[in-house]
Amino acid sequence: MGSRSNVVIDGIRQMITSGELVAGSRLPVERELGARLGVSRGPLREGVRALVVLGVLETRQGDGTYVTSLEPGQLLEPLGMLAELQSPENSVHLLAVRRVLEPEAAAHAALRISDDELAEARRILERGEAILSVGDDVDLEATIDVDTEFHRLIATASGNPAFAAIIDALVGRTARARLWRAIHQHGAVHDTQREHRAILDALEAHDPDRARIRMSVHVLGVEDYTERHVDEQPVDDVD
Amino acid sequence: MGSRSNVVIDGIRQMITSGELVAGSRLPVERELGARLGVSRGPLREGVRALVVLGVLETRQGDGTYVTSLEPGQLLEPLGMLAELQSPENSVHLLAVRRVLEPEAAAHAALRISDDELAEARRILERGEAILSVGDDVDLEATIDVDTEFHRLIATASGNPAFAAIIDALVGRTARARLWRAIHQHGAVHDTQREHRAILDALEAHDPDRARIRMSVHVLGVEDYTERHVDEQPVDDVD
DNA sequence: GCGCTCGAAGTCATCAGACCTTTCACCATG
DNA sequence: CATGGTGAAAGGTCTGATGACTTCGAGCGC
Repeated sequence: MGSRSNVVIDGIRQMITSGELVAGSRLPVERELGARLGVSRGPLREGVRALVVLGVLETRQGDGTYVTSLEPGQLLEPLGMLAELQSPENSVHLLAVRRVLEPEAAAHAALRISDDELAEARRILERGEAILSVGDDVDLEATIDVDTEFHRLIATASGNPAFAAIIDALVGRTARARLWRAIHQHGAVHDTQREHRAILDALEAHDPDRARIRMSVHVLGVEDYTERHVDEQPVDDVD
Repeated sequence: MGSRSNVVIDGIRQMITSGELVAGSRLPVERELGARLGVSRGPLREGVRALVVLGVLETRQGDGTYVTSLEPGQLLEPLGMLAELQSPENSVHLLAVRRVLEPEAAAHAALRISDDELAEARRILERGEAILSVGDDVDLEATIDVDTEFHRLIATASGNPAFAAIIDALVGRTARARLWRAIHQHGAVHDTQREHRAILDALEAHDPDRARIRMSVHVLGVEDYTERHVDEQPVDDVD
């Protein structure tokens, strides 16, 4: 048992679930909170830091410690780092989740996407076409950005923050970079762009069935690429 | 920003992604690791503790600190606590995710569930029937356990650990208790049991389509209950 | 009166040192 | 060969002091 600092985590968690602390609340000072939970500042800070990483708390030096909004997007953020740590074999499992979630998100998005969001989606795809039009020397980083933003926009437009957060986190940068390199090597970047365009058409028509099906096909293709090229590339850390 | 302890987290994360540390590796001792990352023991322990909570590291007093298996089930575990902190309004969003994932998991499970797992599923549902047969005074806690175990078994049998972990975590105990109270108040416990039985039949027949459809109906019903009774019950903390 | 500057108090962040608890391996003993 | 003890090593905890940052208000100049 990592006893003392777990006491801190459980204690703060219960203070939240009991309603003593709500979103935006300020926590007692370190000394006081430590005394109340029966731990010294060391373990107390460990527990608080863990909750900060989980997106539950937020510390501001010189000011105090506060409870975050506790919204799904906030709390699911650390998922991103975890996806990053997955070995390539497990990427297949994560992609399977994406394959299920994204078509549903697209269908929802088709029903409720706003004109502003549609315009934004069009802008993103136009950037993608501009990148591809330069010829064979495609800017891979920029292509990945386009892909990421397009999928993120749809996930957000679904209106379900949990969808958005999970989808956003599920495929980390490393896996995504590896994937796109494979796609590029096989000259499939134009296929991807065309699939994106087809999805956008369905969104513009507010047609959930077409949006769902086209997103399914799209992600399925991504999944195939991953399965086939899972062991091709070494990992190169970016950040 | 969150300077020193974030340095620790990023540092360890990069040691893992770079391959210097792999699953099961032992980390350098605290003093040495701290010296290497340029931090003292305090912040170092904060960062390590955060990664322990995220399921990335594991500390054993008197022995050392080790990298965990890094499997999806391990890393997605903290999701459970986060679901617990969600306000009832957001439970709807989490259930929407469940509604998409669980039918797919059931379909996969139908194709690959083992005889042992089928036997286990039967035992679980028999327990559920035993609970219901006693009359009107139903043991709500035991019913919740049966429901949890049944869904968890199917998620595991899907063969995708990411499915299992997300489904398992998505509806926390508090939300689940609230939900079941509503179901019970409306005398719908028998309906639930019958739906479970129908799903099991599909699994025994290894029929993915029927499994998917029946799980869809089942979770959809759960979702309806949640939407209708989201604001009925106060939160009562259990643990 | 108004605005600006500066300082004091409060708070989190970090460092340093000491001591406790647990684990494991080695070794002596039977 | 088995067994138990002993000690080194590692993480866990506590304490005190110092630094960094934010906030707020008093004082000052205009």
